[in-house]
Amino acid sequence: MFDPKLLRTDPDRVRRSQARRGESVELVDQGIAADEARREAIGAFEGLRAEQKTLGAQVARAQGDEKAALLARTKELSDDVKAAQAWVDEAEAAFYAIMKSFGNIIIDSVPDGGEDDLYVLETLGEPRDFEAEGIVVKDHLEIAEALGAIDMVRGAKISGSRFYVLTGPGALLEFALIQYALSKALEHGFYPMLVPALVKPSAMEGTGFLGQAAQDVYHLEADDMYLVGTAEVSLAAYHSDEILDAATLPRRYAGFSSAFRREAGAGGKDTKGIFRVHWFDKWEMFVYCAPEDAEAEHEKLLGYEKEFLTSLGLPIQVLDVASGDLGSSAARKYDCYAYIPSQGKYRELTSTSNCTEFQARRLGVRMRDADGVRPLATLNGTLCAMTRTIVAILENHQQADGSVIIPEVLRPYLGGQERFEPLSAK
RNA sequence: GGAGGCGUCGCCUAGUCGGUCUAUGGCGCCCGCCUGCUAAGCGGGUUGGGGUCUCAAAACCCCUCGCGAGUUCGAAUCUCGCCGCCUCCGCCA
Repeated sequence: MFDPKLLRTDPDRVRRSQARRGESVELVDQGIAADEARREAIGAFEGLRAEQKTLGAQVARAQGDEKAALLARTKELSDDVKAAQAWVDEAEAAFYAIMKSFGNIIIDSVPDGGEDDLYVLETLGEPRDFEAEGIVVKDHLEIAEALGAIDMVRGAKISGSRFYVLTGPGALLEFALIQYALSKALEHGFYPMLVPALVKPSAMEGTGFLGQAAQDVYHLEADDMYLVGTAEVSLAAYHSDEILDAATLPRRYAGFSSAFRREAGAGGKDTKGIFRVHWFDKWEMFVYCAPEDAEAEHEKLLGYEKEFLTSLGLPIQVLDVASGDLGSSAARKYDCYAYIPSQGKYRELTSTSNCTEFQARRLGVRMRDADGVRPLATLNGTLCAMTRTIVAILENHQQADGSVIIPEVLRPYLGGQERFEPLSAK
């Protein structure tokens, strides 16, 4: 949710943002009307309530006939107050229902367009020339099966399609990534956190995942709880309803959790292997900072993502996500795509969003500084999503003999091992 | 899962058989006095949040005793539901 005052002070800005998202512009006028109705109701209520309080104090002191007379008046007033209260409740509910259906206000410099408009900011590293190396490119699953790293068949047996089991070298590779990512997070000043993957509706709602993304979220009916699709949810809800001292900002957290996604809209996309799955583990970066620092923090998060991926020897592209393809909570989003040789194209590995005050307002997270209390900004970014990173490593570092060279930075976490060898070679 | 207890202003705490509670006291914090410095002492101030108005300050209004609903003219106080915490039992990694 953006600042409700914006509807009064700068409705055109809201209209422009809605239009660029490809969402309803009429909603702005509905919001303005609902806001006026709400304020009128509050005014009426406050007047009556003040009168009731004054009378109440008189009743407390009065005696006999005087008291009886006052009681008669105050009784009447009581009904009016209740009616006004109901009016306020209704008007507020209507107003906030509209407010919640708005997406965040997009930052002006975000490029226009939709899902298919890719704005590549930069390309780092270069895909290997496999043909020149005399290698017939294999996809990650083929490579992994030869290594004994992934078992899709048994994953499906246990849990169904889009589930996997990481075995032997696959499991070791994930643990190496977990350790390496943690060391980078600490190096960049993040505070490590292990957060719940199962959360209350308020956490899901506050982070904006029950809007357009609701179909992708697992819900546990019996307990009315949700499985998170990212640790972002838990890290954002961590400080909900709190007022943070500005001196303690920015707060940079690195949260690790499993992530669960229904992938409801994904139809037959990426059905092979572990590129798109219902469950994976992830290190997520999360920042609470003053709104004026948000864009600078966003650049830092992007920088850490670039550094992490390139340090694994992955060729990447950095994208400035177009206005029409932003999630409802993001004011700007950068994605890092890594080259996937078997597909001959770059695919999303990490994503970082500047949510400005959107989530903070919904979750009641604020900051206190010399200017008083005000909402702060939240940002999130993938540090390492295990499965996709594994896909990219296996494919980009595959060798003609079926082995995979382990990126140097991961070797310390694999006992110094330099490559994964296919089972048949052992 | 069963039984019991508890949830008040940053922290501790008084109040809890309904009515100036516009919530007590202490700690902490802020201002002033005193003091060679420090410490101590003395006096005063201090719940928080939202809003109206204003250049600003001041002022004013509403909400706030875990959350919500109910009873009542009136709820920190009574009733119900929920949430959280603690203790004991059961179960369990």
